[in-house]
Amino acid sequence: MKTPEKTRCENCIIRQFNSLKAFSKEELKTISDNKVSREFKKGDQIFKEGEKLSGVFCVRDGASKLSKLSENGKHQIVKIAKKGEILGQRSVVSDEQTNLSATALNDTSMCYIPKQLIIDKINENPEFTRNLLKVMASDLRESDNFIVNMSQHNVKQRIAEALLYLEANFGTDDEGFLAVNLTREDLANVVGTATESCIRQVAELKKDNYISTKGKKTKIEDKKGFEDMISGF
Amino acid sequence: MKTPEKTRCENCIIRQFNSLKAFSKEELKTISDNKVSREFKKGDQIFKEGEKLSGVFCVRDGASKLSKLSENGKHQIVKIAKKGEILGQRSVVSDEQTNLSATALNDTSMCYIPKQLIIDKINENPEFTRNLLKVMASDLRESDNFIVNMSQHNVKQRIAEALLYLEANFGTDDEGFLAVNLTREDLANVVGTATESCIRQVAELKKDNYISTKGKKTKIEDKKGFEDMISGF
DNA sequence: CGACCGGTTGAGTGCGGTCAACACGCGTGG
DNA sequence: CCACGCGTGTTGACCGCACTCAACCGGTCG
Repeated sequence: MKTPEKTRCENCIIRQFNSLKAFSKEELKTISDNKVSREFKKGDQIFKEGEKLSGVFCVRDGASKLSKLSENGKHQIVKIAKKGEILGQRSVVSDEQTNLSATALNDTSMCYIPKQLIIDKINENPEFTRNLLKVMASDLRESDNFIVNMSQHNVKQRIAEALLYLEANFGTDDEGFLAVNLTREDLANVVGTATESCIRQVAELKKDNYISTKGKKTKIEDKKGFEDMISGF
Repeated sequence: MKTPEKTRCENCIIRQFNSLKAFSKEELKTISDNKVSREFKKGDQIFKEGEKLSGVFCVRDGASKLSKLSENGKHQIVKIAKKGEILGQRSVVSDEQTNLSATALNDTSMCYIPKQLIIDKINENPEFTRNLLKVMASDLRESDNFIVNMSQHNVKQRIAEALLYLEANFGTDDEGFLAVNLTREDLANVVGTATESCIRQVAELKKDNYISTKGKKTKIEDKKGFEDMISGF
C-alpha cells in the first residue's frame, strides 16, 4: 500500500513537531507503508468517546476538537488539536477505549497509523517512548492549568484565555484575524458555559475594545489588556 | 547510605501499586541504597509550585494534596495522592519545574528517590517506561473527567463526587467514616468553590440523608442516591 | 419557498460569591 | 490557671453572575 511520494512520512515536515521525530528514515518507511491518509470535512466525527481505537491519527493539517459528553447532554471541549499533534496515543498506550470524541473543526487531513506499529515502536525505540512521555507530561500540565482556569475565573476571563490560546496555537491570517473559527457554541463549550452567556461576554469584550470582529472572524486587539484582565487588573 | 532492613525497597509492598513494580531485585537494591526516607507532619509542605525537583517522592503512607495557586490567591486542589503513588514524575520526565505544590494532609511517610536514578531507569528498563506511560495516560483520563465534572456540575454534585472519590481511594474506618479527613476549606478547594458555599451544601447533603457526620468525620450513607444526584436524578 | 442553523437580545431567577459576625476547641504565654 | 489568639466551622444577608426560556433575525441549503 504505497502512498504517493509527496505524502510519505519521510518527507513530511509535520513529524518534526511530535514524538515521531525520533524515528529513523528506515522506521518512517515502515510507518509510511502502513499508514492511511484520511480526509475529514468540517463537522465530520473522527472518532467517538467509548470507541476502541485501532490506531492513532496524526494531524497533517486542520483543527479538531476533543470533547466529552456529560450526562446533561452538553459537550465539554477539552482540547483543540492542531497540526502535528497525535490523537489517540493515550488509548493506545493504556489499551482502553477512548475517553474523548474528536470532531473536525475545518477541513482536516490526517494520517492513520495502526496501533500495533506504535506499540512495536514503544518497545523498540526508547527515544520515541521518551518523547511520548514528554508529550504526555506536557498535556498533564496543560490539563492542570485548565482546571485552575475553569474553576477560578469568570466567563469573560475564560473566553479571553481561550482566544489567546487559539491565537498562540493556530495563529492569525494576514489581517490579524484568528486562523481558526469556532462557532459561539463551540467557544461556549470550551469555556464551559451557555452559548448565550458566551455571546454576551464576547459582545462585552468587543465593547471594551479588547477584540474586534469582521463577519465571523475575530481579531485580538489588546493582548496586554487581556492578560491584565485575566489576572484581575 | 543503607536503610534499615524493614524499609528497604525490596521488601516494600507499596511498589506493587505503581510503576516501580517493573524493577528486578537488583534494581530495587540500587534504588534502596540511594533513596532517603522522609516523614512529613500534617500540614507540612512537601514541595512548592515552581521548584525544580531533584527527585521523586514515593508515598509510603498518608495522603497529600496537590494544588496550584491561582493569581486570585486561591488554591485549587487538583489531586489527592494516596499510598503507592509517585509525586514529581512529570517534572522529572519533562525536566521542568513543578507545576503543583504538594502538602501533607495527615502524617505522611515518603521515600525520596533522586531523579538521575529515575532517568537512568527510563533509559534502561523499557517495562518501567511503559508503566510510566500507563500511569500518565490514566492521570490524563482522570484530568479530563475532572474538567467535565467541574464545568458541568453544580457545587452539591461536585461535593458528592469528591466524597465518593475519597471513599473509593482512601476507604473508610471500621465505623464507615471516611479514612481521610479534609477540612471544609480543602474540600472547597477540591470542588473549586468558596468555603461557605461548601459548608452550606454539605449541610444540605446531611439534611437529605446522603451523608452523616460525627465530630469531624464524615460517612456516606446513600451512595446510590449520590450517584443518581450527580447524573441529575 | 420553507426549514434550519448560527447569532443575538430580552427578561426573570437562582446559585453561589462575598462580607461580617459568631461559636468552639486548642495551644501558648503571661 | 486563665486570658488570649488563632484556626476551623457555621450562619445570615446581600447581590451579581450566569443559566434558562423565549423570541427574532439573517444566511444558506435542499
